[in-house]
Amino acid sequence: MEESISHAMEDYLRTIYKLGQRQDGGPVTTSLIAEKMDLSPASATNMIKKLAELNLLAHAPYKGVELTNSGTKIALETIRHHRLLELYLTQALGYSWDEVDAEADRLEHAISEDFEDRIDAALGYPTVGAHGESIPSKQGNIEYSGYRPLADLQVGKTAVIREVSDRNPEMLRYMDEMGLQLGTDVEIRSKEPFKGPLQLKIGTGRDCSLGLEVAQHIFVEQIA
Amino acid sequence: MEESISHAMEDYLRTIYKLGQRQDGGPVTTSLIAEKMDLSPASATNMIKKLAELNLLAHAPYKGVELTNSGTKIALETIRHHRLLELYLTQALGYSWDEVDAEADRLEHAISEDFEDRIDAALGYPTVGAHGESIPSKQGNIEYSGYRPLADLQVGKTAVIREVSDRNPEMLRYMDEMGLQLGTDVEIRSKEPFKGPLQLKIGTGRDCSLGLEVAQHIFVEQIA
DNA sequence: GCTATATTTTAGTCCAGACTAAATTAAATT
DNA sequence: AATTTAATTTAGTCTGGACTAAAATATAGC
Repeated sequence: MEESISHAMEDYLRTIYKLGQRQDGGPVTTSLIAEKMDLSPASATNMIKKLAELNLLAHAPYKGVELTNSGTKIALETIRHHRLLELYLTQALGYSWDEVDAEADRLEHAISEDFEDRIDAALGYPTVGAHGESIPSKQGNIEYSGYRPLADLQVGKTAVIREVSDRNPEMLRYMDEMGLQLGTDVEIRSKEPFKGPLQLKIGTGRDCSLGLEVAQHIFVEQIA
Repeated sequence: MEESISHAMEDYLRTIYKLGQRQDGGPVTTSLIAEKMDLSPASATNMIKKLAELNLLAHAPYKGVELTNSGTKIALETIRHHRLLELYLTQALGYSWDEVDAEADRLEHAISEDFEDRIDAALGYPTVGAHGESIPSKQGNIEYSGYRPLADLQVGKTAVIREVSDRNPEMLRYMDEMGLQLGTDVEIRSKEPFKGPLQLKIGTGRDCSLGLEVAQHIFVEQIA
């Protein structure tokens, strides 16, 4: 019985899961994984082979990888740890949303099941994380939010910010400065061509110009 | 500038520091370290050589080791992390005192300075840990409590429990069951010879018989 | 002072997980 | 179809930190 999943393996599985959830739905390739984790492609290949050996993913050489059910389960557990920690850091220790990802990365492999249960309880069994992402249940189920990137919203429409991507602290700080938070209303005034910026009205207040890159990392719910 | 101290090194330094603080004041030998950390003596020798190389300790081969100032500093930082974490786990997450050591062991290498500062503040800058031990300051100073082992208290004397050793969960649970907590008064009724048990009156209540082993892990302040 | 025993160190191995350089395969262009 | 380029895999290396077995040293008993 090979039950031993290392921390490095958990990290890979989590990354692969997230890459598999991308909008474009393309294959999860070695180089994508390596780039995301800031490793050499050779290292990624190496680990992929080990994970395939453990039946945590299927590897089509030169094509890409796909998590198996058990691989997905482990990925979701890891994501659950990560998001519970992020939320705990914001709620209980006053971290801002741009700081929690790095800290949670360090902590998530160090915590016990007991610790997870206790912060889960302390937070009141939350289902939504510090950046609006849904938190997988202890059983490994995750709800699909279905929010769309702000960048895809039509001109003239209004929406509420429901989720942001957690990986880029600078971008999160920039959003904060612009007044873009979870729950904030935004209206698309116009979109500039050639991947140009969006002109937005934020809340009931000011107008601003937002780069497409940022708008792709903000997920919204359209208001009827 | 060799600034890279690994987690394993921190663990060694912490263990060596604690062994250096023992009552008997004997030398800190390779085998002591190995036994305490549950490693082979050869592994300990190996690491000792690395630490000596980094000037974190002085090694007299076949004799023992002694921390240098910089080694002591790192040991105290590590102990500070550990004790702050233990206290935070008890205060904020409701852990009992027998559970915190293991959890803190896992977490202490994963936390950032920022995290340390935040729990320090959340706890109100405490100077005493979950088991009564004094917490080193951020600058690396530690106060000597001077509490004596309960086992050394004279027959007929009364004392207050001020500190217990944190490393043995079973023993801590046993103490709890017996009603032996921080702040509890105890009076030595008698001591049996040949390393026999102590007869105690606990608090204002019941009498009990306590093995010498346990009595050596409880530290008290005598009442005048 | 010699010998038995215990402790410590040395020497060499193993493993995980990173790396680089070289070889292979796939995709894109002509 | 042949060639160029990009992505991937293979092969082999390195590092940290553990291990065992063997050698060296220290201590105790006579």
